[in-house]
Amino acid sequence: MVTSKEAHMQDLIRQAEALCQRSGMAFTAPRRRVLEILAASETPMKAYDLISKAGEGGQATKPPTVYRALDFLCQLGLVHRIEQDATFVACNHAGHAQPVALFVCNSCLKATEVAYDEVSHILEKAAAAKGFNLQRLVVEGRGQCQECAMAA
Amino acid sequence: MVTSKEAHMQDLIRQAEALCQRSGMAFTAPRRRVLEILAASETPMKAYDLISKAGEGGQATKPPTVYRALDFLCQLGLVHRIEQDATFVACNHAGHAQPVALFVCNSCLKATEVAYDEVSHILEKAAAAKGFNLQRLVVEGRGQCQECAMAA
DNA sequence: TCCTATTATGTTATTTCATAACAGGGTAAA
DNA sequence: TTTACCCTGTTATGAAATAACATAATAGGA
Repeated sequence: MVTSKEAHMQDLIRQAEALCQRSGMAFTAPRRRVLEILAASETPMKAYDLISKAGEGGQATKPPTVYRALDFLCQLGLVHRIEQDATFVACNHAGHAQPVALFVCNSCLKATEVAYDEVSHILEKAAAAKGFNLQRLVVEGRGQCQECAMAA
Repeated sequence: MVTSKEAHMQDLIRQAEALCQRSGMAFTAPRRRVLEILAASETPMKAYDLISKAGEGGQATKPPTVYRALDFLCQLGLVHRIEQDATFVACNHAGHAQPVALFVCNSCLKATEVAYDEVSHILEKAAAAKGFNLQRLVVEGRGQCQECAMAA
């Protein structure tokens, strides 16, 4: 459970540092910047919004820089890419290695992250029944979140 | 089960005609063309490959035409969009209304279509546990298909 | 029959998303 | 200090998708 936006961000940053340390990789300025921006955002962000935002500090930030940071963070599992609409969101299970489903609200656009387990087993079996060896899984949804349901 | 490529295509076309009839929509030339090309393809196709292919008959075919046809066919459930890599594939369950998972082979790029049921219920419940009302679900995978596993 | 609404296509231009290719900087081990 | 590696900066371009507006075809009602 996340106590606050700031705490969440601190968590993610610490996580990132730890992961990098362990794997001999650098948690560099652009990577940190991108992660901070995503962690501070209420909703998933498009790459080019990130690029603009990252450039606000005066420092020109160009697409490859941000895309590279995003690739890196996604590999570490600190950021998720939502395939449906090509957006990116900071992970809020901070460092799960398990599969995660992302449900995006059609009204407020916030993403709800749900860890599953059972589902991946079932799908692996369903795939295996057709001789398919499943290596990566994408589970995403659209609908209405709790807050928006209340408001309506 | 599909007996042959051609039979599958015939099926899809007839399906499309029937669906259009019922809903008062037209199964027009560009829609037919796009469906035929997709049905004839071994693997999912990118939109711009479809655009080129559709234009081979001399008739210039531009992006909006094809994208509109794709939207239409996707709504009818005769074509699926694979979000992971923005490709399109003809449905081979010809006219299921149920949710379908698409597993793409990393080697041959063919898509294996798997109908699930159980999974959507589980995910609906998992979403509901967080107060999220799930309306649309995307389930996709990557891995290795049977043929490629044999070949290796 | 003519009008009108609806559905769908044609066309131009543009926007949005993503990466190729190459130069250069920093750092750590040999 | 040279080499190898990882990472960033920059330019340019490629690839995916849609906005906006014009035109055509067709069906249903007056």
